[in-house]
Amino acid sequence: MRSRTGSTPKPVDETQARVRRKEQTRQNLLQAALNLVGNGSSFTALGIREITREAGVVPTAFYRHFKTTDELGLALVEEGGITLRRLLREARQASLPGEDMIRHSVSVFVGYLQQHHLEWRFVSSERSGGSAVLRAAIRNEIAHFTHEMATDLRALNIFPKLATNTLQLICSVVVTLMMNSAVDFLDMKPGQPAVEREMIDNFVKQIIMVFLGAAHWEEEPTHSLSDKIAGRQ
Amino acid sequence: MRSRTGSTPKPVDETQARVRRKEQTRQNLLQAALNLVGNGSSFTALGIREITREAGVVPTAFYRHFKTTDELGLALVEEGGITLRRLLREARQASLPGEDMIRHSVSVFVGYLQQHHLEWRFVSSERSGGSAVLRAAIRNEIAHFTHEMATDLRALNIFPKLATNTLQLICSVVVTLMMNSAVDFLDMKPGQPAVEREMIDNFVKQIIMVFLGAAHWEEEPTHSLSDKIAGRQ
DNA sequence: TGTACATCAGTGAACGCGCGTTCACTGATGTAC
DNA sequence: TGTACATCAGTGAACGCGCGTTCACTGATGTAC
Repeated sequence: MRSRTGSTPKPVDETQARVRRKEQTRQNLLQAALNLVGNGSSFTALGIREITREAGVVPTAFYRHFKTTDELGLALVEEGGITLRRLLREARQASLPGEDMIRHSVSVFVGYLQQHHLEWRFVSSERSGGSAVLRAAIRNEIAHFTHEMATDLRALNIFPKLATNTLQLICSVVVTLMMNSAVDFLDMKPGQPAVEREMIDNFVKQIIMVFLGAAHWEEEPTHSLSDKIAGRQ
Repeated sequence: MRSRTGSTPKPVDETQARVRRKEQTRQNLLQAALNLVGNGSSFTALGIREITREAGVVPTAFYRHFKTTDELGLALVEEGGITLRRLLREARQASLPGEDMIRHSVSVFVGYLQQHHLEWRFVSSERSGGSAVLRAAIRNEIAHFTHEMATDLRALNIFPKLATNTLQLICSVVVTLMMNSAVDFLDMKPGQPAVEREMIDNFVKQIIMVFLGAAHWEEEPTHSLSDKIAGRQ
């Protein structure tokens, strides 16, 4: 198809050799930064010379792609966020409501973590440790993510009685737990299936408890929940 | 009293001028690091010269107190953890169970945050961003803290039906939410009481929902909670 | 198709600078008698 | 109380090193005719 129209004069060709090679170098730089973070360095402490050395280019080549290391970090945040969101959206939509959906989503998440552990090591540490601009970008991704989850929960109609605001708070709790567990999963030594299973079980149990609380939440309640909690047990 | 026994021969006197002055310099170094972190630097990226400059001593004086910046970081973690644990233990014991206790604990916590915002900025960012040894120390403090909270909840007998393991998981959720909110509170611009009140309200609401889930949790349940959540609404 | 010129990703030398660490020192404080 | 010596927290000069950034360059790729 494409070869038939190959003779058409194209003002801009995305697959030009030069463009492709530049993109390749850019990817090498991003990957180099991730590798260094994976080796135990803190991204904040990475230098231009360190990154270009790992990527196999001369230090000054860095400036053809990014002005600062922060700019490189932003690119990493963006790429990571897009992939994860797509993945987890699919996970939620492919399952039934209730515990099964939770278990399935968690297992998809853990699988993703293991596959993309370098990206997540980066996001986890820069979420609160990086520069202000990087922190803001990551927080923004997390907010997007929380919002998407609330929309999905609304669409699935699991909690028809809850106000949107309440639903958002619940999703925020779950996402916070997720980010926190991610760090634990990443620091887990591999090849210990028993430990991994226990961590997943605990994580799922926590989420279920949050959803259980959500299911029993009543909007505009007696304004003091002490009775509610105390009265039940 | 003390002046009466002043002539007693003491082999080691903790209040010797030299000891006191050394301790003072040590505190200056710790405070200098916190100040720099408060000014937007990442602790991981701080250098010995930077810290000593801020503390008003010559670079080499650093080695009289710490071997590396990591060692200084560990001292900061220890001091911060001790203070917070003492404070929140008092907060929990001084209140009645239920929502009032939660509200009171949260307000104590937020007050503490505002007073010690530099320490917390440090702990929040190094929790996942710092060196491995620092991350481990902070995680250890958090675990201590979670355990203490579980013990208190057990003693207060709010959830008599719950297994210890379950209680731990609940406290872990609450502490995770707390650490997460801390970052939000710290990044909040001061002098906006309406925003602050809303953040506290949301935070309290999240904790109440978790406790509500805990109150309805049944150990060894039907092993599938989908019905439970779905059946309620 | 062939030629002459333009573009621009990556190179390599050079710079000034602040870093961590070493070392011998100083002088106030502490100790023994 | 007074004197002679020991301790040691903090000093200041010096070192070699890797950093970020500048600049003029090279040579493969792209474009116009």
